[in-house]
Amino acid sequence: MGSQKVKLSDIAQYTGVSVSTVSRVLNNKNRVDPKVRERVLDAVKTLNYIPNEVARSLKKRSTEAIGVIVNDITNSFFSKVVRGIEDYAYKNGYYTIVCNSDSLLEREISYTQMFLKLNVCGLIVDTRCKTPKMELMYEQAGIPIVYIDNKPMWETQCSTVTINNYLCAKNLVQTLIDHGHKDIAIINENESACWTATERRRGWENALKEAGIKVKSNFIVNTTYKNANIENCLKDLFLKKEMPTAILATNNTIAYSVLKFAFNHNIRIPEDLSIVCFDADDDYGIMRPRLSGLIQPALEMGKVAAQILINMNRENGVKVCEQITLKTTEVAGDTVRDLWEENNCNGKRSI
Amino acid sequence: MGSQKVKLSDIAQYTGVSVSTVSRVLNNKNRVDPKVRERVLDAVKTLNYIPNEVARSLKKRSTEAIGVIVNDITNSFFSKVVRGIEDYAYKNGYYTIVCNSDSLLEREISYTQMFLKLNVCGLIVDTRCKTPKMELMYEQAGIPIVYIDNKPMWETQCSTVTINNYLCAKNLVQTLIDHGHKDIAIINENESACWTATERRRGWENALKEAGIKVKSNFIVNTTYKNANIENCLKDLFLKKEMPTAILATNNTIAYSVLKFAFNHNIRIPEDLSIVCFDADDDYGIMRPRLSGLIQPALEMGKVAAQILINMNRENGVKVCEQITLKTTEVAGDTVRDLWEENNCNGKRSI
DNA sequence: TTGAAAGCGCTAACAT
DNA sequence: ATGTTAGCGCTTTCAA
Repeated sequence: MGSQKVKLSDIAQYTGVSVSTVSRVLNNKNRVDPKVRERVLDAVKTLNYIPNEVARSLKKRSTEAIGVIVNDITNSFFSKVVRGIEDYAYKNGYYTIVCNSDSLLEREISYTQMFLKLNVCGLIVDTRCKTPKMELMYEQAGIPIVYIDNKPMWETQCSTVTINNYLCAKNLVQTLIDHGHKDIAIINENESACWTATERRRGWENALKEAGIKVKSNFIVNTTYKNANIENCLKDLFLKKEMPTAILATNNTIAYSVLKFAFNHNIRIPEDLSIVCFDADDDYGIMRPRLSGLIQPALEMGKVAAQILINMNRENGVKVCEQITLKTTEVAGDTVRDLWEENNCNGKRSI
Repeated sequence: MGSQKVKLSDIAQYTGVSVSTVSRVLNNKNRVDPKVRERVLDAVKTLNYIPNEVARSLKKRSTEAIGVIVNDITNSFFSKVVRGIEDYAYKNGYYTIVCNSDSLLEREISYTQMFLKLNVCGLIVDTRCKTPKMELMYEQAGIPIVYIDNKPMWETQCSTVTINNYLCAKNLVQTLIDHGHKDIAIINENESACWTATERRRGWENALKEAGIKVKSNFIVNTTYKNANIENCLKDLFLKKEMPTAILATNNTIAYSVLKFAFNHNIRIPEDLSIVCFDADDDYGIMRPRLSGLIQPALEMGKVAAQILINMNRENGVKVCEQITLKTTEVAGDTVRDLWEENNCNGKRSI
């Protein structure tokens, strides 16, 4: 620790050349006499020179840092997204600064400001921004932005990587309808909070409408921050005499909460209650019952977002506005009861 | 985007003072005329000045970046560790750069070099370094290092935040012994890979020895990178005529793999096979069966590590060598069969 | 209390 | 092919 950090000028002096020559060797720019080159490289090794990226970034007026804002990295969906980003980024010479917004707008803003100070080369954000005015923060940032998972609810100039939340929700509900369900509740992230919540609600609603099923507002349950109130919501839902036979859970944590509630209250799944959900991942094949629903390509979502960002960066920040919609995977699972089958057995319905 | 980024000199010019005065205002150093101060602050707002941390870091020769290397953020244990770090770091003005080593030494080295270039203020690492020579990389880095989860197998000058892996493993095995098990296998991360694996193996071994149970080498199963070979290992283990009645799974992914194997091969848990494991977390209360074992305080591990690091940093890098051992939590779960009870029922054992 | 000026470590014109 | 030099945007002596 007594030894100061060695810098370009040190190895220049050691080698007997100028700093710019050393720089050229290190950056493989211009021609450099092979012999000089070798001597420099030797010096770099013997002196154990480590380039200072901070200085370099200052000079180049940009960094290779990607700022990432997700809800909560502790959620398996987001940890995969981040992993997807990090892998692709690192392979391409970029690195990843991660933040957790907990779905709180103020934290998103606060982190964005930090990232701007840090001169990150771009941002990948699961945004909760609600007004075009707020999006200005991103548009004026002067760096590429890629929205993942969520996006603003209006026409945006930024790139987005999402799934088709509307259609996915609709299809999930359709599955329930196909199995004879009519009383289908949706348990959703606070709807005013974000685009995905709105879209998923729309999908649920339209599936019902198209099937000629009445949309009951008491079958819409909105959870708050970190599902804090979900236990009570579920109690409300299941204490009413009009109980749903099936539930659309719009993310993994909600699905888990419903499962837990069911376990604790002796509600049998799927006999008493069917569940379909988003993020029905079960990487280790150990869920019992296995959740029925769909899986978002989280790793890929991260990868694609990083790809778009880095490409923009390489094109010197030329703004592209790609709107990527990723495909999801359906999983059958065990949590949907077929009411027809049962009715059939009861002689209430003929084939 | 047409507008260049505004810098200190811009607001100096705008306000009619010198850059150094502006800097002083922004850093709350020295006395500044309150009126000047206010004018500067106004200018900062109207011009929307964003400090450039890169320039600042270059000048100060240090950053507020914490480099974090974990195995795989996709694993719930590590995602919690990272979350613990990030939360504490951000609250204290630091930010977190995350990497996934996949438990590969070469990636650890590669990431460390990147971090050194980035001038991070410290490193939090789940290390796989195997030789004192390799640890030199960290010791010569000239920045605080905190090892989490794992640590080098020799006396180290760096701080560590771990659990008592030896004792934890021993206690888990003791639980099995207390329930009448004798044929207890250990399924472990590749033992030569890291300290935790060695310690956990030792704990398993000594629990058996102290109970007068013969230690059978065929009951030691080592998995490789990402449990790639675990399916075959388990087949080997269970095809032998000498089958274990119980298993110590030394981490969550291993426990899951065992569960999955059991599901797929109609091995009943715990009737046919008991399991105890590390990282038996079940945050949502939805595991069936619920794993028996212990829980590491992952969030706290991250927090404490960040705390130590940041403290060192604030003391101007004065090296402290704290060796923190965190407490774990036991969870009963459903995956341990009591052989006494059964034997008792069969009349083979009296109370 | 304020300003001028040096310099953090590097890159890239420009000059040779 | 190589060296000289001027910054990148900021902090911080030193002087006034």
